[in-house]
Amino acid sequence: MPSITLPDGSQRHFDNPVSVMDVAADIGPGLAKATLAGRVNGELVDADTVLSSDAELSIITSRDDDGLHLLRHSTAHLMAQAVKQLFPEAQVTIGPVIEDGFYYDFAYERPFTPDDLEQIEKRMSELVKQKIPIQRSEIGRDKAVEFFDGLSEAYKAEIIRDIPADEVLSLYEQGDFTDLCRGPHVPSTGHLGHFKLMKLAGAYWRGDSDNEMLQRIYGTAWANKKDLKGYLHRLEEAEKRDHRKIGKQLDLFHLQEEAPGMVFWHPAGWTIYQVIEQYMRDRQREQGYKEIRTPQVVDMSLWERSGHADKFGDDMFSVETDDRKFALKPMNCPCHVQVFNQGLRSYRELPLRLAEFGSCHRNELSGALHGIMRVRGFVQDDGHIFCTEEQIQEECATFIDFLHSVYEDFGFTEIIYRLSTRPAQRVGSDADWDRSEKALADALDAKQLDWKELPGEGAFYGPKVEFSLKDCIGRVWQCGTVQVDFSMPGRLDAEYVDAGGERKVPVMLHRAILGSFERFIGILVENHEGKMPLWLSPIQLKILNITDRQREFSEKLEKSLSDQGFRVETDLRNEKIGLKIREATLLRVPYMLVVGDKEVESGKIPVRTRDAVELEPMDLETLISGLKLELASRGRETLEG
RNA sequence: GCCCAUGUAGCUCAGGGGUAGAGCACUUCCUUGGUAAGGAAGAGGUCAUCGGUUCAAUUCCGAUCAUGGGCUCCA
Repeated sequence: MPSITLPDGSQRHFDNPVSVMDVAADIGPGLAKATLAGRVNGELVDADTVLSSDAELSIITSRDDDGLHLLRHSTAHLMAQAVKQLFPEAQVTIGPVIEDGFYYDFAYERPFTPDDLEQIEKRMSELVKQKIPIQRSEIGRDKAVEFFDGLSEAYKAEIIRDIPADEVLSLYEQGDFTDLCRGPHVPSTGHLGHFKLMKLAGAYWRGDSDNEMLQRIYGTAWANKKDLKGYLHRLEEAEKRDHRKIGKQLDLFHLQEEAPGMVFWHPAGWTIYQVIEQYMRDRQREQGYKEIRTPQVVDMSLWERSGHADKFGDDMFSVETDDRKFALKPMNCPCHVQVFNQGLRSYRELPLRLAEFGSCHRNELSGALHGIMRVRGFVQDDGHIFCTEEQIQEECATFIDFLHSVYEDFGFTEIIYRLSTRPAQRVGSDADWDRSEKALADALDAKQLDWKELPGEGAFYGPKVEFSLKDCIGRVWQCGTVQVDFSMPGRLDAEYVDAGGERKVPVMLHRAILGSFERFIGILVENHEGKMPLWLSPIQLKILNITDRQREFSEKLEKSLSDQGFRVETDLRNEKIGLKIREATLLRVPYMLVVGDKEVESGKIPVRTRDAVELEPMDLETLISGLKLELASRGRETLEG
């Protein structure tokens, strides 16, 4: 008879087989009430699962991550049940758990409306009140197909048909609704309730744009009311950091209808851009890169040879003259190969690192555009390293270190690493792909980075490592990349002479750290909530006088600071100091220097930060040296100390 | 490109078949005030664009463009 071991090591003995729920009840009625499922010998099971032999058991409640996952999954089923009751003609498809919630895709004759959403949510709450038991049953594959065909659930039946015939499937039944599901689920709908339906969207069946579009409903679900409220509040706060909102507030840039997906940079935004560009230029020089500049408009034949016209022709902006067809360059690599190809290269020149702040244009699908994160005209901090096969590993390793030190200077610590491997449509031999994929994987492993593979997501000419950052609401954006390319140099006739006097084709590494200035600045703004570190702030200091009597002193102070290279402005308007401080604070100016009669007399300057911290008045030399330290350390040391 | 939503003053938004309204910003005047909004007056809009319905459209309908949320795509 079963002897159950709990996570704390204690054991309970039973004379007869017991369910997870029985054990929970044996421990205490409170726990039984909270029980959602169990983990038996490491495997997650329903609460009514019966244990007939000795086992290790942990009771799963909504406090566990597993419990929360279950809750979300069951809420997705609850939503499906509500949808089926309200719209019997709707067909169910899939409904997985995602970060913070779930979604479910339905096929229906018309799109759901926001009103429908409200109805569905209401019905869900009613079903929760009814505390409908959720029960598992098992069924053979063919029987399952028959069952769902019988319900006219064509999508479910299609999914099941793809499952091997000898597999036993599980069904979960809650009242009038039954769904195919691996489970486990919570014992009854009564355990659910802290959810909210978030948004409606279209989504292709099986993620394929050739298929019909389904109606997707996104929802969020939490263990209790407080967590749900907390989540909604966090979302609201995060939206305040949206780069489009801050871009407007701080007058950084704008976009307009006449140039969709192209950025108009304003003085403040362009200041940030230029500081970053100069920083990257300096860092790249240190790293042995040579900066170049290549044309914007290049004959289509080059893109045909490189393979881009074939794969991306539709997305290129073309320019036709009387008898020639050109394209706005969508990327820089083929142009960099042209630079490499001038003159006969020696192996002694390798690795040759060429860099360009390369302006590119791509006619992205209209629906893909997003603020300044995904645009049609952008500038890459592009670089190509021409090297021998033996040099790949070290170049990749050096590059990864370089990237890390740059990201650190900008204040990014959370980086997502992914390795994208060979896609179906590609150029180059499998042997080349084997070698280049391994080279990248080895480089990541050598740095002991936690990376994930994205099978089939590589570029058509080679595999790539992607370095991604998150925006304010957690969306992941690729910024940096390093890619190994055995194909393009050969296609574009790049050659060098090796030590033995023989002509060889070099390997090409494509790499970027920021990715594009546009996207990187967007992410940067969101991550800092617009409070850019001193070295990146468009206006670093603002001098605010109290009355006209300090006009001359203020102007002198401005000149002293500006002579030292600081970006400083003076607000001499006939306005009250409270207003001047308010406006400078809203512009996220790091330091405000308030000048009144007292300061003119003492020569000591009080500094107020954008976070309303007031520093001890200091003399000009102290201020300047403190600011310089903050700049040089890129904010690791601050004037505040 | 596909699905849904949105488009009204520089910005944030309200309104609604009879040619428009608030707050902030802007301009002028008063105020020289010590740490997040001093006061008053004024100016400002082909209600995204193009068509349709109507005696009448900014409002209803359709198309287009753009933006937002997803999907797909992302060299």
